[in-house]
Amino acid sequence: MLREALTDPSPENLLKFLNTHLGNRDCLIQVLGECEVFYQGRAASVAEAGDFLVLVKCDGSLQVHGAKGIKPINWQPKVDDTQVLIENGRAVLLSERFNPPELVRVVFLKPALAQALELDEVSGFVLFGSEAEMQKALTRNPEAIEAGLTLIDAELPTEVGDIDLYARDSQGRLVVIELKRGKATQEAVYQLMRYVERIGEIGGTDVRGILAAPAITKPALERLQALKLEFHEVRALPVEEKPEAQPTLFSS
Amino acid sequence: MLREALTDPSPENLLKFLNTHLGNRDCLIQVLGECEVFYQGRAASVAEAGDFLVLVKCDGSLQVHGAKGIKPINWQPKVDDTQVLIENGRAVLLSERFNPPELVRVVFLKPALAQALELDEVSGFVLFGSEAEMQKALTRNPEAIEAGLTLIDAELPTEVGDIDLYARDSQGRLVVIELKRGKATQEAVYQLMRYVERIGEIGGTDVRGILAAPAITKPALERLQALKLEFHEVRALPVEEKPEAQPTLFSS
DNA sequence: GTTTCGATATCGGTT
DNA sequence: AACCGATGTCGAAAC
Repeated sequence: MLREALTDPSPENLLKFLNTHLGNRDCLIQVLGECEVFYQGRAASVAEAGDFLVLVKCDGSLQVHGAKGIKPINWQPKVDDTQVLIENGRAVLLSERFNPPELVRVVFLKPALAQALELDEVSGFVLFGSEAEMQKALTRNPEAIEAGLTLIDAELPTEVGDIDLYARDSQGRLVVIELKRGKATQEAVYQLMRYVERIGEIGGTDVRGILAAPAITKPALERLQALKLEFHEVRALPVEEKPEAQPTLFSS
Repeated sequence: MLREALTDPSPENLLKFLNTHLGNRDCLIQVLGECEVFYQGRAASVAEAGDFLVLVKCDGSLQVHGAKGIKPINWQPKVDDTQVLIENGRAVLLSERFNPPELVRVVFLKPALAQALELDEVSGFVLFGSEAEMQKALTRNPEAIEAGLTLIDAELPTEVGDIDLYARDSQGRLVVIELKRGKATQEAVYQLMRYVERIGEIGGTDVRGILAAPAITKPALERLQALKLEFHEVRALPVEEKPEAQPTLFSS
């Protein structure tokens, strides 16, 4: 798993190391040590000399991590060109993207550790509880939103955006449904409002709007009600079971 | 910088290693090797056995990286409790957050390398070109949006959200300005529309709305114009100089 | 603690 | 390539 490691490499050795493994494109490269980091692109930033962990993955993506926080202080998700050179006796990493033009420049002042790590690509990853999954489940079973609902369409395109679910209720009224996997906000209410208005314009009379989500913020609920729209609770995931609270043969 | 490293640690040694450095809270901890990762919280996920790089920073934040991509496959940004234990002869890392309840569980199947890295906290980081910076610059110099503009307020709260900039034009009309640091989308147009409608309701007549951004998407511009709103170009950063295109004393 | 909004958001899908 | 919407978004500020 550890292909190669250098401690306290000279700029020349670090250059050679980085060029070798960047060229192979089969290792995760990391350099730990004191660096300066510069970024210019959609925004711009400067990080004064400090300790950072620099990661370059097989796909060329770059992230520069500080001591804290989940997010890197600088990064480059899609890289068109990576170069290493020596400037003023220091190894410098340039990570560039062409469109939009973005450049991250890492100057290695005191590299302490450089490693090339083998990481086979991962295949089996599954996520549950996404909005897409909710939509599929509710398409199969619209009754989970309201009894008597008949689905007409999903992802219905309109002038003002795509309607998540489009249905008719038990009384034959058109129903526009906006889905959220998390707590619904005012933004979702306005989204729903636009769809309901649009459906009203192009044909429907007495169009209902339902915001379907596991929860809703207080201000969003107030606005929703003021607009004569509705909230229905639906869950992205089955409610978590709490084994310690379950009655058993022995406790009952 | 490299405080401690173990290669191919036994479950017991890995447990001891993790407990020691998690307790000290002064190192970035890395474990490289074959793992399974489970997550349950707002959503849920399963990653089958595969090669991962697990990072735990001093603040307890956890990220599990695969071979590709800027984003970890699983993560925990705010951690309330981290535990290590041995289950079925394997070291297991539990990273838990209480509110909302979220749990990441990493099972180390074949840990190849465990390292504790010293990273002093970084201080000097500056970002340029944020929307906040744009807003400050335009507050000092509203003429950059339009000649004769007089600022009334910034971040003005309304029923439908906060207005970035609120002004009066040379003819005394009220102007609502929505600021975007990047290309403006339809969403920004609707935001602006809501603000203009709201200001119209509570007092103004003939209220103007300006979307100020470095660029706007084509559909957003069409919708904006249909709504009788305006687009004005403003930049988050000074236009990049291209030295090779600059006329010089010699080329001219 | 809740809500809102910006972000170098990133990412994936669709046109 | 441009555009749009979801994200376990994260993160900070305002309330």
